[in-house]
Amino acid sequence: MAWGEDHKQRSREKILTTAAGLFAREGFDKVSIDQVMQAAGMTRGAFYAHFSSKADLYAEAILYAANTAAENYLPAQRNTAEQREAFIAAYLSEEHCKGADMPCPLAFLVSDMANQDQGVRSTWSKVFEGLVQRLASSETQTPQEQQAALQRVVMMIGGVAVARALNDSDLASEVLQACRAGALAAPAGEARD
Amino acid sequence: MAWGEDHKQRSREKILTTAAGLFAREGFDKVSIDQVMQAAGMTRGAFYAHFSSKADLYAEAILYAANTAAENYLPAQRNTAEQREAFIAAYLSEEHCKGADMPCPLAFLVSDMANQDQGVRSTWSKVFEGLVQRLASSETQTPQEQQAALQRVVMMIGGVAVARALNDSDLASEVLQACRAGALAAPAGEARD
DNA sequence: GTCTATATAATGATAGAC
DNA sequence: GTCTATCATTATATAGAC
Repeated sequence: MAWGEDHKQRSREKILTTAAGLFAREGFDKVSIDQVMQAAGMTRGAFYAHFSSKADLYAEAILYAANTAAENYLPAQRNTAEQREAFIAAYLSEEHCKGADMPCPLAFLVSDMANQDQGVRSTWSKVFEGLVQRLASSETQTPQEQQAALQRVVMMIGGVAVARALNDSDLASEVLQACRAGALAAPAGEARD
Repeated sequence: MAWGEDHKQRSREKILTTAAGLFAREGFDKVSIDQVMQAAGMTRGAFYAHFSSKADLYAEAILYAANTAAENYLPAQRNTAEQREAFIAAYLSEEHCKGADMPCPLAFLVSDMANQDQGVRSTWSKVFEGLVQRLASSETQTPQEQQAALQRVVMMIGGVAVARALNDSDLASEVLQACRAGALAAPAGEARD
């Protein structure tokens, strides 16, 4: 069964990469199973040999995109400050916003999560926590460092999401630039709250 | 025709308030025209006497929500620093995230904009620019002030969007708290970029 | 202006041949 | 495991009575 298993695995990954890109760029509801399968070079009927439902595919695709993309761009542990800064700049770039390769589901799908089922949302949340951890400077952090990490990640996700939403591309560039500056700056000190 | 005109206007506003809430909370695709009209106390057939399409309603509802909500909470001009800070704290509150009243379409619908038609996107963009202007301290601003205003608004929109997406309510509260601190803090100085 | 009824099209999911 | 064919549901939008 070696060949058969390998074939199934290939099909599954083809579906996942295709779905990850389509969902991120167009959103969950705008993309049909038919559309995913055709883009993956198969027909609708083959879908349910790999996934139990569309929502199941959604969760798996988010995880797949996060794993492949993030692992490639930034080591999970012991990454350097330079690596983190390069990652932030790349994340808040116009290329990432265009979404050609495999966009980050955190930014591209934020406001699509609120009404998804628990499986999808918990996957998204796990990916979010992973990014916060990855961008934190050290393993053990102070509350201030944790707060600064959250602010940075929100500015990254929010910046890309807003830039994508805007109709005015000049303003979108300005937003990206401002967020790069904000996310790369030294964490804001004790703030009023 | 005074009574007739007034009646039509009432129906239109009832549809708009209902739609603004439903779209924000559940997203454009998840809400049907039938659902909006039933919640507004009418049937599907009456819809097209007021709006030309579902996308048309979407754009109008976003504008309506922004106008009514923002005008009530924060004066467009000559607002004080205290008013702005209260607005930011209310925006990044758990109550706003729950979305009971009339949630802000900027945060609740960010990543839903990218694939909408130009009318909807340009309405959203106008509302965004309005909020940036409103939160800017003065009429004439330096580039640094403009950058700080953009960072603040991104942190507000991103913070609410992320908090809503998260499955873990404790982490969501932590995100909101961090963003309140970040958005209320003095603008970060000249940052590397 | 609002109603009921309907045309038309798409979707998610299943059944059965190969 | 992938295909074609189909079911059941739901949606936008329109037509015509009142």
